[in-house]
Amino acid sequence: MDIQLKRGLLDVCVLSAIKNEDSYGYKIIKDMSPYIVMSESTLYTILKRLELGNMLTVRNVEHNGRLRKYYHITKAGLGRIEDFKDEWREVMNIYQFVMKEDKKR
Amino acid sequence: MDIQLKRGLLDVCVLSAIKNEDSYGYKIIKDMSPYIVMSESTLYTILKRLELGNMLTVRNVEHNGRLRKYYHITKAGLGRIEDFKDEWREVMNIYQFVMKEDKKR
DNA sequence: ACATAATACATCGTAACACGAAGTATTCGT
DNA sequence: ACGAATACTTCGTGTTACGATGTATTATGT
Repeated sequence: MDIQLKRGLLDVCVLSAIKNEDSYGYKIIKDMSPYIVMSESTLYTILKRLELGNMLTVRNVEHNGRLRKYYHITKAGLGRIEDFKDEWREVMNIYQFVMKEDKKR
Repeated sequence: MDIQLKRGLLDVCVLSAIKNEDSYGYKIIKDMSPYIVMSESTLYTILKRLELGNMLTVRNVEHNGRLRKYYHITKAGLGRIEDFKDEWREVMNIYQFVMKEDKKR
């Protein structure tokens, strides 16, 4: 799938993936994989970006002697998802334009 | 509107704008403006990219002593729009994931 | 027993890309 | 006469997704 088309969906996807329960990198990738494929380097970049934007908080947990970073969504993160829904209407508007021009002939 | 969300739509929008009849930069921006706002620098960058990708051809026309570049869509350009429709299904799939996680509680 | 896959996170460099800013030049409205 | 509208161009910049590569442990298969 075209990279450009994914952009803008990625951040919100990750936030949605941790919305209902805290999760960690590896699991997030697995959970999203049926819907959207994301490389590890991409995910961790996104998680760092979201953390810097205060969209989520991080908590280190030791699991089988191995490190696990659990991500928890913040209020701002939830707000971001809500904003996305509004923006989606604009996206559909643009999509309508493409389809409208397509039907014209 | 978030820039990232627009990406991936832009190229196809421009192709759609010239699909039914040849058009030129300034007109394309006006035609699209109710649906998607695009700065001139963005449009001309896109037009150049699409030309390089053989998605359209360019023709210079003198109009009132002023230069006008008319853009004409190619077969490859039409194919690009068709491909977009397939990719859109994947986009909607991703959107479903976001909404699904949202409904869960 | 040994190899390979799976789990789990991190970093670096790169190329694509949208946009603001600034510029050039003509014509139209008032 | 002067500003807005028409029309295209170029430059620099910041954001970003990803491949490549690395580290380290545990589980699985043969």
